[in-house]
Amino acid sequence: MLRDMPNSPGPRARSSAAATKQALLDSARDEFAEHGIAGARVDRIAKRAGVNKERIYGYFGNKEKLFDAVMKAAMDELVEVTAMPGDNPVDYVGKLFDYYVRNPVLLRLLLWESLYHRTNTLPEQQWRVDRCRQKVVSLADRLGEEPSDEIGRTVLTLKGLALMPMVMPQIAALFGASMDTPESIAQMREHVMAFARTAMENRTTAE
Amino acid sequence: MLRDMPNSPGPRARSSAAATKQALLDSARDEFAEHGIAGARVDRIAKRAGVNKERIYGYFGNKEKLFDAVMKAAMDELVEVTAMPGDNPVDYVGKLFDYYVRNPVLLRLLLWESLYHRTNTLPEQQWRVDRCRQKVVSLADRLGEEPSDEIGRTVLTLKGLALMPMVMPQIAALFGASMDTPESIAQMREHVMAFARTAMENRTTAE
DNA sequence: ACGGTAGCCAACTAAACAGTTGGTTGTCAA
DNA sequence: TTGACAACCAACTGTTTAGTTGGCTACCGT
Repeated sequence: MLRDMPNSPGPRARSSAAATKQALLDSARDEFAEHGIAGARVDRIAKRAGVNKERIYGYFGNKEKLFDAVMKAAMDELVEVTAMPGDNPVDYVGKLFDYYVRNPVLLRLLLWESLYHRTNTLPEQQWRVDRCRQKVVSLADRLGEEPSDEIGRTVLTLKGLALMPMVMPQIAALFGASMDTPESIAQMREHVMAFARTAMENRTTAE
Repeated sequence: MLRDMPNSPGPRARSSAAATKQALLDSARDEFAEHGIAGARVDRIAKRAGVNKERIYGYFGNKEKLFDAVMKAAMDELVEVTAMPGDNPVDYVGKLFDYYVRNPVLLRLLLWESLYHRTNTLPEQQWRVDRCRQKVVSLADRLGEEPSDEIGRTVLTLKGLALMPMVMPQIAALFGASMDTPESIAQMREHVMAFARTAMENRTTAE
């Protein structure tokens, strides 16, 4: 008794299901970014989405799985914007910086996630591993080296360079490096790119 | 009808009160570092301390105030082992790195705190401002420049360089930059120091 | 035109939670 | 010796929470 198409339309209205799901994802993204996993409230998410909270369980299973879905969606969105580090490592830093300035929500999600250490490493996260490896290969190509842990560390550091000013904005402010005006943001952007540039151009091909 | 000394001993045993308070602080520090403010459980804190949870309210008021007390204690304890960045910027990165490798708890507390934005601005943290300015002056001296926002950004970036691998360890792991063995930690340490070295040695004295 | 079912919801449940209460004990000042 | 009071605890309370249930509705294939 198999049904029609796999991506079958749905009952009430042809796109109602997908729209509801999306509304929940959007709402959950804000809620999780603001309060974290432990602090997020399922009722608030449902209410903000204008949907009954039972739908969360129907569509996503539970709060934690909803968070995973939010992360997946956010990362998919991010990958559309950013190039590979191998194209131009310095531009990569700049683009990442821009993205996180415009989209602080994603950074907060990443931080909450990294603080929330769950026991079992989730199995359905292979896409993440692949994506990181891709970046390592990309940068290795550019540098004319073989992919290695050292290249991996370099990609990580480039990423860190771009988002560090946003991780603890109040500490940045203490250093006169606040990012509250377009000018100060531009200066910070230039700074991290210059830092990346000098470091990359004079890179020793590691022991 | 005023009592004896301001820091009066207490009833049951002469130091029981202080000891209980300290046990709660220690227990709470671990709990908050692990789960954050929202995720921390008052019952767990009390149980770990081997004390009735009512004492938390008696001594600290509520969960949030307990967190503040934990932060205060942690910062007091941090007698600033780290040198000034001006002495040697690269060593500074190394020392900072070492400190946070050894004290991941403090880093986690700082991150939880920075994500948990409360309404009221933290009271009297002037020492923090002073200490940051001191670092900027220190590095400016070293570089033969006047203290400036650009120097401030550089100090911030150096700090970020040292911190980043610990901020998102699981992401680091995805890049083959995990820090689960003494060797991999040493490699990471060398990496960030090398990165800082090349960037600082080839530093352009900014526009 | 009608039965099956996806999508949805109001109302419910059991557990977990922060915070409280009332009372007991041991110490110390008088 | 005693009585006042700090320190402490077991047990309780009211609320909030993630997660569930049973049923209603509108669409869709037949």
